[in-house]
Amino acid sequence: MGRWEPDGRGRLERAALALYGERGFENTTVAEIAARAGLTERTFFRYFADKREVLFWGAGALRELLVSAVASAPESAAPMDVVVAAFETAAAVLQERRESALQRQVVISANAELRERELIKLALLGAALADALRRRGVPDTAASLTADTGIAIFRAAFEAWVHETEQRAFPQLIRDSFDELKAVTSGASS
Amino acid sequence: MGRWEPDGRGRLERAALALYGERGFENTTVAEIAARAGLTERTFFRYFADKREVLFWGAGALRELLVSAVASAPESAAPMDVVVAAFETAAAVLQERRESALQRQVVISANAELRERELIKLALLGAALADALRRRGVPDTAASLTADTGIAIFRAAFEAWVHETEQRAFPQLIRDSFDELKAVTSGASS
DNA sequence: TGGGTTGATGTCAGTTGCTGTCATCACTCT
DNA sequence: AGAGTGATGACAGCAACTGACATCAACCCA
Repeated sequence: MGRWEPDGRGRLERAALALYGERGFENTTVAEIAARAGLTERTFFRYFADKREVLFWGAGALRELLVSAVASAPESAAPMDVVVAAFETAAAVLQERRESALQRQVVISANAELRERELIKLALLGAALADALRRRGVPDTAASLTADTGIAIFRAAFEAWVHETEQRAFPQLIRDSFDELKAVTSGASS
Repeated sequence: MGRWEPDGRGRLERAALALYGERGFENTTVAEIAARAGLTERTFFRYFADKREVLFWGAGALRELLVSAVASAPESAAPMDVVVAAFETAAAVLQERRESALQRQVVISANAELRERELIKLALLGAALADALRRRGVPDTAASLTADTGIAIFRAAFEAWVHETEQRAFPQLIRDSFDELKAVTSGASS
């Protein structure tokens, strides 16, 4: 396994993130990414389904983390609490990589295609969470609703974390966001 | 204006929908669409930003309809009710074009790229609705939450409408979906 | 020891989505 | 009649992505 430099995927990932940051997503070609990583365009497409996917590959790991957190929660816990706790765990992990998470977010925010991809990743995450809840015996509709609400909480907290100057802890922001949601929804009566 | 057949955009739209339905989105080239419409590939891209957009062009009209419905609602009405009423209006319009709406949805469901685009269109719709609510004086967070909830209701109702065999009225399904949401959320305490 | 297998990578040619640029020409306006 | 104007065509070109096959170090097993 020593024929080539190791970790081709990682090198491509770092090269892509750097280039997207320097000159923007649209203005960097896959050939340039591959060149910087010391590889070929063809190899890039062996690792990543398309030019965007290099930024979203990590979402799979996040999804697995959340799903397993939901699966291993105590039986007695209420669905919404299970989901929020799972997101707190995930937030703690993300906190470790704050720098690259921020850099990645800047790149994504700057480009419509990338925002589009991000949305579908979140939707997939929601579906996976709802599934995990159903496996705990939560009824269909409630599972989807709880999962989607969890995602809404996460998005709000992530937004706050990104703009946070005092670096409040991300898991704490999840908790705060949940509290705010509870306040907003309990206030409404319609 | 009589130098060419009229309504190039409409012809392209119909040709695309037909071909996407016949042989799938990925297996039809823009050149084929243009040929069936009696136009050129170049002209296709003058009307539509990309190959997917031909299916989503109508979303702009839907958005305007919803936004203006929200804007013109009585001042006294509660935000959530305003949004639901707006969706009922939109549902009545969609009901008129049930056939092509269904055909369109089959095509979109069959393709990941298209589902991706659909999600971002819904997100944009949510943002537009939230804006419209803010212009009515609804506070930021509540506006976003109300708009997103409205979209969740719409999606559930649309799903039901698509699978509806007895053709229950779409606006009525919106109302039912809202009622179900109220039931689900008022049941949760956490 | 040596040959066969494997797996990550390279090479190359081709399709297609999409863009820039300029030409065309019926129609309109004055 | 002559000068726009606006929708379209023609054409060249870039870059994303794919399929098919070659390469060759490392590993496996007799």
